[in-house]
Amino acid sequence: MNDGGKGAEPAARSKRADARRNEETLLDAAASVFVASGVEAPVRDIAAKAGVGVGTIYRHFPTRADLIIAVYRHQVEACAEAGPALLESSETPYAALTQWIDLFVDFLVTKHGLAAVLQSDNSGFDTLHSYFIDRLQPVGTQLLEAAAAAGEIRPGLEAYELMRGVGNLCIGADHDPRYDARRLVALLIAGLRQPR
Amino acid sequence: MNDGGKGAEPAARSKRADARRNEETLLDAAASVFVASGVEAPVRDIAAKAGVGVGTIYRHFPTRADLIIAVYRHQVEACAEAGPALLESSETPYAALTQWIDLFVDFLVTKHGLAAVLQSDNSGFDTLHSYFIDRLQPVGTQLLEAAAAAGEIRPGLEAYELMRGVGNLCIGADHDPRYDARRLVALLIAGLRQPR
DNA sequence: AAAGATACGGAACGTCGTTCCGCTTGGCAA
DNA sequence: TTGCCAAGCGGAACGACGTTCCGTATCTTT
Repeated sequence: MNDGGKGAEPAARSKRADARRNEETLLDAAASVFVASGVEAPVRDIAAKAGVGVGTIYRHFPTRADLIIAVYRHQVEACAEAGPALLESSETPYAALTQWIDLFVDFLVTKHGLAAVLQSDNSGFDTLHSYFIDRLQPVGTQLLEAAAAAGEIRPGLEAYELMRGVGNLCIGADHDPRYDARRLVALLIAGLRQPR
Repeated sequence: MNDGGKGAEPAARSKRADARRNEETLLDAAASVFVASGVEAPVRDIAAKAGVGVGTIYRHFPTRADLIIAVYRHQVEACAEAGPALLESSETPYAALTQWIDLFVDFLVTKHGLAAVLQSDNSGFDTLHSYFIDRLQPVGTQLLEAAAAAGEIRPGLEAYELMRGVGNLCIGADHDPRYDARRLVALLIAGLRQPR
């Protein structure tokens, strides 16, 4: 119950100094490549940008998905923590829910291809999917239940389903000006309202 | 303005008999492999199932996407034609719209991975995307405009956006019992209703 | 300074979609 | 019927991908 360190935090103590440095470099390089070419950018591109060999990437991140998780961990964390905060600061649970979803959508839409890879059934990316679900679903459940308890939305929708739906709607939202994920997500949430 | 034949219909006249036979075999094999392993099944699997070499596939279908189009062309056609029919047979345009969307969703959800590949930004699949849009968007527009004219839905949503949204919601709807695309699509359409 | 552990680079592997090319075969003219 | 040749075929080969492997280089400890 001490360090844990089951994954992608920058660096647990007791690694070689150069290794720690490389991990940092790698995260920066990955982040910048993701911005430039999307999350689906080839591993070799990231290695090149960081000036290391591909083997080095895999030493630090067992799979591409783990690298992606590591890059976005802080933002996912922030999104998760924003949930309860919104619930306190908002007029009604429904307002908190919509704002939280907006946050989530903003996050997804600004990361090229992240939403797509999130739902990809390609083996390997299920750990990415799981990470997002594990971290965000409880928050979604809390908001949904609060809004349902307040009678603002029709009950019976699982947070899992909502989050996947929202995630799906964000796919391809970049590189297509004719498609505005935000508008559709807004419709979806509007459909949740209690017809009262 | 005579035959046209720009593509994937079973066989234009004046091809060798064995070629025509192979094309048929290929379509059957592809259809059955798609059912068994999804649309993303490797080309080699389809070739094997059909008992031909991969070269033969590419002689008949310039790209994987064209093969997929050819396999599903009839069903897409049927869906497109169902639009105006529903508009006539239904009580209201909104009812026609929801039923048509149901048809579309049923189609997508029962074809493993088709929805995913439809939105994939992998090069080559844009022709698949285009085909669906070209064929179905006008129908969607007609239904949307009818419903809007009847004052049943809030106006201002483009058919393109709706269809992409619905398509996106169908991604991964198979192989995940916790995710029911139909429910979410229903919410989306419910959100379209005029708040009146 | 030497040894051992740790990390590195990048060649190599298996899979994918797609292309290429030497061989086979169906259809036609003689 | 025979022979010719365009049309068609099979599958090796290519380039890109994610991932693995291992000989070498570097850090750290004594």
